[in-house]
Amino acid sequence: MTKGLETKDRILDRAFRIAGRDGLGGLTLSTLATGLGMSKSGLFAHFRSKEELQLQVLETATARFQEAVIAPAVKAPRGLPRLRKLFDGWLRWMSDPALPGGCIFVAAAVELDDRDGKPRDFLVAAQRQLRETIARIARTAVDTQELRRDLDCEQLAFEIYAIILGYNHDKRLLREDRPEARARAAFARLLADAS
Amino acid sequence: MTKGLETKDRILDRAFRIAGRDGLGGLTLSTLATGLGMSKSGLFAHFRSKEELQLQVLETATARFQEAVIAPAVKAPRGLPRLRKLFDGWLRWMSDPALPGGCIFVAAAVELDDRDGKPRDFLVAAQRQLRETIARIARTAVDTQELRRDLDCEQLAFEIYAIILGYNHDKRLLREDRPEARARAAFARLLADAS
DNA sequence: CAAAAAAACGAACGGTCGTACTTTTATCGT
DNA sequence: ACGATAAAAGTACGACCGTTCGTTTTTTTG
Repeated sequence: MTKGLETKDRILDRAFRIAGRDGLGGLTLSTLATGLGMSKSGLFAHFRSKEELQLQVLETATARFQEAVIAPAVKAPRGLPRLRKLFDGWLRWMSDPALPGGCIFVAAAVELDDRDGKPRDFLVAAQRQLRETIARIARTAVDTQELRRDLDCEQLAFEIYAIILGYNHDKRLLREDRPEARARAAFARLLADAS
Repeated sequence: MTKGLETKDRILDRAFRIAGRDGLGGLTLSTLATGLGMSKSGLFAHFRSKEELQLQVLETATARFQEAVIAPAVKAPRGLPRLRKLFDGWLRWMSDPALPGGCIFVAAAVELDDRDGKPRDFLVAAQRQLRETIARIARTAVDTQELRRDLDCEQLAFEIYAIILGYNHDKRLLREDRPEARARAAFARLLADAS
């Protein structure tokens, strides 16, 4: 029982990486299996369909994001520091050298946006929750009076997300070195307007 | 000679639409051919490889964007009106009911961002040029003194692009109805800070 | 209107995909 | 240490992929 879960973790870890580069659809059982040095059928047995694999990959990714970005932010002092920490961690996540394929959520969002099924449902739920987490953190900064009392926190969350997407685009497609500075400048302007 | 180009246009028109939904990789010769009521081999003969088809699809898309978004903007009075017109047209482009599959550039950007080849090269060049067009239009608004003299127009272009990406994400994945209002609010704030 | 050229077709190819079976190998409780 | 059970491998399948090639149909041209 314990061996099975162990290899399943190995599979999901690798799949999670590949999916960032090739998408959930481009993730194939063959490449995944041979890359892990095991047989396609042996791998397949851990999931009962490809859709189930895709779903579990998204679940894995969400857990990783939680521990790599959300958790450190929540550990920071509530209010503005927490919001800054979130943005910092998120930027780092988007171009993590350990994940040279890019952010799986961006890839999955584009791929699943008009295809229904369990993977899409999960992704949408996770993204909604993330958005609300951002807004909630922003609200703590309103509580500490670091941000305007009448601030629209959902709007702020939207704009933060937009900056992250813009950063990803410039970094990954255009391969510029500026986008981090651009993203930080945009974030600073966002906070200035929210103060 | 004229008949061939005519059907080629029909092919590219349909391919351009499909690629927005399924991506350039998900665009398949079979579905494209049967959807057009012609044979796979007959279609294939117009391009000599799938990569060539993908490239020409991107070229078609760029021309469409040019006439649907850029041209109307350039026709508007220079300065702020032109910049607003660009943003308006772009928002409309991103959720054009005639293109229910979503923006092909967003799909292609994610798909090609770490795969090289002619399609990627073309896309990158087109995106760079688009970015510069935005910055140039912003510069006209600086010239008319509608925007700050010390404005960083490339930064402005980056942030406009980010807003568009955020709009696309919320509209297509989350399927919210608010994102247009959110995008416009973000754009208004952007202009306010640039004035 | 016939000859030449272009366009479309149909069938087949090697390859890869996800999935279903059966068989072999490894792990684990007793 | 052995029998039960879980994990992995092996094989095969039908479907679809991009591509090739020879043939047929359509269009253009002299």
